[in-house]
Amino acid sequence: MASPADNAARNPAEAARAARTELRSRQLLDAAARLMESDGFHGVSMQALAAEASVSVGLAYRYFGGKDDLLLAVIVDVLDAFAARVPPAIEGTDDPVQRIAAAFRAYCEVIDEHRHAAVLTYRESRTLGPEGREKIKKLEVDTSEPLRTALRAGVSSGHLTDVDVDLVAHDLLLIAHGWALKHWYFEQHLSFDDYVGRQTALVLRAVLSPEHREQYRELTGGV
Amino acid sequence: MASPADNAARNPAEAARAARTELRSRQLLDAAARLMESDGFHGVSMQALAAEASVSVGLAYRYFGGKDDLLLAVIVDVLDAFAARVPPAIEGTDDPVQRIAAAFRAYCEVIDEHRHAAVLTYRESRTLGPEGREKIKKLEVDTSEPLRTALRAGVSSGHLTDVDVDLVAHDLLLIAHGWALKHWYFEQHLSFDDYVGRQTALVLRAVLSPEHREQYRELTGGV
Amino acid sequence: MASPADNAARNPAEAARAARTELRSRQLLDAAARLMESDGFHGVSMQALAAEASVSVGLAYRYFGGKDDLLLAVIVDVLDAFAARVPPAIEGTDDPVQRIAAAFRAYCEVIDEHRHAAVLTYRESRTLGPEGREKIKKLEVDTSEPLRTALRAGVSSGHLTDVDVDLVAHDLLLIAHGWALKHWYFEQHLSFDDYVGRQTALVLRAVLSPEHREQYRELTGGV
Amino acid sequence: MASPADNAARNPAEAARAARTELRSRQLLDAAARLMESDGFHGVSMQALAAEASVSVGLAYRYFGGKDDLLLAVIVDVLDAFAARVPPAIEGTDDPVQRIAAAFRAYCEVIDEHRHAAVLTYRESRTLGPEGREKIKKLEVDTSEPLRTALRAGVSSGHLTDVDVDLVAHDLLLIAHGWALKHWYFEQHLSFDDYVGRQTALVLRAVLSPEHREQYRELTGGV
DNA sequence: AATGAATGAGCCTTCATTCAT
DNA sequence: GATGAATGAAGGCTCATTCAT
Repeated sequence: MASPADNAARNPAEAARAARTELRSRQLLDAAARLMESDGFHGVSMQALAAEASVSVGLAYRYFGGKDDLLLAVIVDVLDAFAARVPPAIEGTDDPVQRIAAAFRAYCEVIDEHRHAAVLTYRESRTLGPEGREKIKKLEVDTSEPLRTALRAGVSSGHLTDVDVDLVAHDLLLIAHGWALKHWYFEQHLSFDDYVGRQTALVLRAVLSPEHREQYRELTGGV
Repeated sequence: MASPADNAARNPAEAARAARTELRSRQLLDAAARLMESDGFHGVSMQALAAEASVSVGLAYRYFGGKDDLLLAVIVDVLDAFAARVPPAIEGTDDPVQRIAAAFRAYCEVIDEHRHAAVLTYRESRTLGPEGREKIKKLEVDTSEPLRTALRAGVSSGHLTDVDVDLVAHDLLLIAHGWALKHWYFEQHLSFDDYVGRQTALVLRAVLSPEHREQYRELTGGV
Repeated sequence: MASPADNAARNPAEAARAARTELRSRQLLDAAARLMESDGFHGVSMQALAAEASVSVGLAYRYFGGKDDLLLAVIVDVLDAFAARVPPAIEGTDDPVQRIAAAFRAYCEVIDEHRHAAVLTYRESRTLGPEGREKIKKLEVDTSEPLRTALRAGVSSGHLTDVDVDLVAHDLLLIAHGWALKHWYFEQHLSFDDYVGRQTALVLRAVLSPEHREQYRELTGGV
Repeated sequence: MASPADNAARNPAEAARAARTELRSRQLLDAAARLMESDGFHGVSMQALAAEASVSVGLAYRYFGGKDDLLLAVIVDVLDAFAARVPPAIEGTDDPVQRIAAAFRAYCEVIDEHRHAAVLTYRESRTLGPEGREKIKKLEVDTSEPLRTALRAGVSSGHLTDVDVDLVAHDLLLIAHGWALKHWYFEQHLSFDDYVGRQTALVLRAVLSPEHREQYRELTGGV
């Protein structure tokens, strides 16, 4: 059976349609993230959302099935971005500590780019039904796996002290989301690079084993 | 003008009325926190809320003026608890590091006791109007002041390295809220005391200056 | 525990409230029957219905729970009228044939008085969910029981030939509803009394045993 | 102007097209009757209907102009079936009584074959606009004409007593529809032939003049 | 002070209908 | 002729808020 992409290659009409479909989805997803971030899930009506995305209400339903599903799609969109961006970011090196720092930076970058949507994970997850919540929990765990793997490697290699890997991973993710959650506060004091750099330094000082501290001076802020 | 308390002292009927008023406010506040935590602000109707609090709808309006105000009151109630509990908790010692640890523990305890309401700060703050949001921001800053003061003292005294006090304070508060935000995750792995202990250890290792590390072995987990 | 009626006897306020409640229900039921008869269940909006009944939409929901339930209530209201009116109507005599005629007339009278609602049983029963449909089926069977009992008595006593009681009962009820279903047609040709009289005559001629025909000349139209 | 049939005779392509057109109309009509019978006119969407008929939505509009028109077409389809089937059925005999019985049986057969659509006349006629309703009323009258003619002949010839022909015709039609309206009830007790036979017997006993009763023993159930 | 019946604006969703391809 | 993506008006229902008692 021919895939849509195959058809597209041969059939310009198919390609145009697929492109329009993709465009619409993106419009809707972005509009939803933007509006829900500022007014909350319940503060946004589907009509407002459709208007913001420049499509009709009916089409929003055709594409996403319902308001809940749209929220879920927005959240999954961010989690997918994590899955797409974090692994490549840590491939440049084998050094576990560099990997941790790179992963954390990648998480922060994705959050910065999806700042509107990122907060929804924390704010609106209760809005979803149990199945939606389960799906997200699972994706969150999957998503944080690269970080946990790097942390475990660091502990094994002796670069890190014997920390609670799950707890540290959770803290790193929480701190990464902190950039979006308290963005109204930080944007007046700190650039994105400062935020990432200082948080990286703090965390590494907390977990690096004494004998490796010197080695990562530039990451721990020269202390 | 005589305060209610003054009247109460002289008039038993006044005292009884004041007590009933207090009781009803508390019922409403607790019911609101309980219901809103599990169903979200928008998932709870005023009629459900009044029923949960065993009060009539009309009375809820008389006491709190409206649904938004009730949400605000619930959130302020937690922030008040911080203001009431944290300062006493750090008075027992002059050691800046002990003070930091004590303050963090106190924050965590308040959050644990108000777990339902604590998450509302993160989840529903967008629901409030701008004035409500401003009020909360201000209270949050006030509330974290003891922690910042202790951190500044620690930096001055040389116990801590020259960290970004605001950032560390923010991280500590975020981590304290993490207990409520991800409670569904932690409750299967970690006791409250473990959570507080391990997080304290991590943070202190990040900020203690090298020459004081030995001194706080029992707080940093013996590393 | 005091029943509402008991309270009403002692408490004028209770009585007034109960009366108003009853009035509202009646307004809603009548408005629903009237509107649904002319435009069909789906042709009437709850807002139109509430307006017709001079109450707010919200109140219609408080009283009946939903549009379906309101339809069900309208239908049950007619069936209740059958149950209330038919048994007394046949008590005046022990003659099975007179009882049948009296029962049929009573059915027709109730249908004439609830002409709007009576057609809904036939028209909108598919609209109801399975439970609603079951409930109605049961009530319909209960409702036609007096007629079937009289028919069985007639067969036993030899007044009637050995007819299929269920089928004749069904026909009588169908014909009674016919007055409402085709009212637009009959009202130009036939008075209500003519309709009832002629249909009674037809049916009795069909079921009376030969030896009793003479006896009921005035019912069978003197043939 | 050449009729489609004429074209078809000369042009195979035309013939094929006409056949396909006919097939599609039939698919749509049947799908509509099937779906509307179980879910009601308003319970079926045009998209569901098109899907059931394996046709695109747009095509359904091209063929029938709109949802109301489709309903009208379904109903007219049944009424056409009456017009097509009843006259031939009564041609076999000149006996007015046999003709009445044959006509009634033919009505019942058509209803049995179009059970889905037959109920729509009763259930959804209010859905149609006034013009649609008028058209149907007229067709109904036309449709019952053979029956009325036979009844009049029976009265004239003395086979029947001097009954109200319109009323008896109405009753017969109502009873014929009863097979579809209460099919859920009868199908458990009675076969189609039993239904027709017993109803015929009942009606004939009601209208046959005394001196002809013996003659139609086999139709009146041997009484 | 306390109640809860009553209101009605607003929201999610469906679906008849159109029209570009 | 044929398709199905797109539209948007309309409807069922909820719930914050009010007010007569």
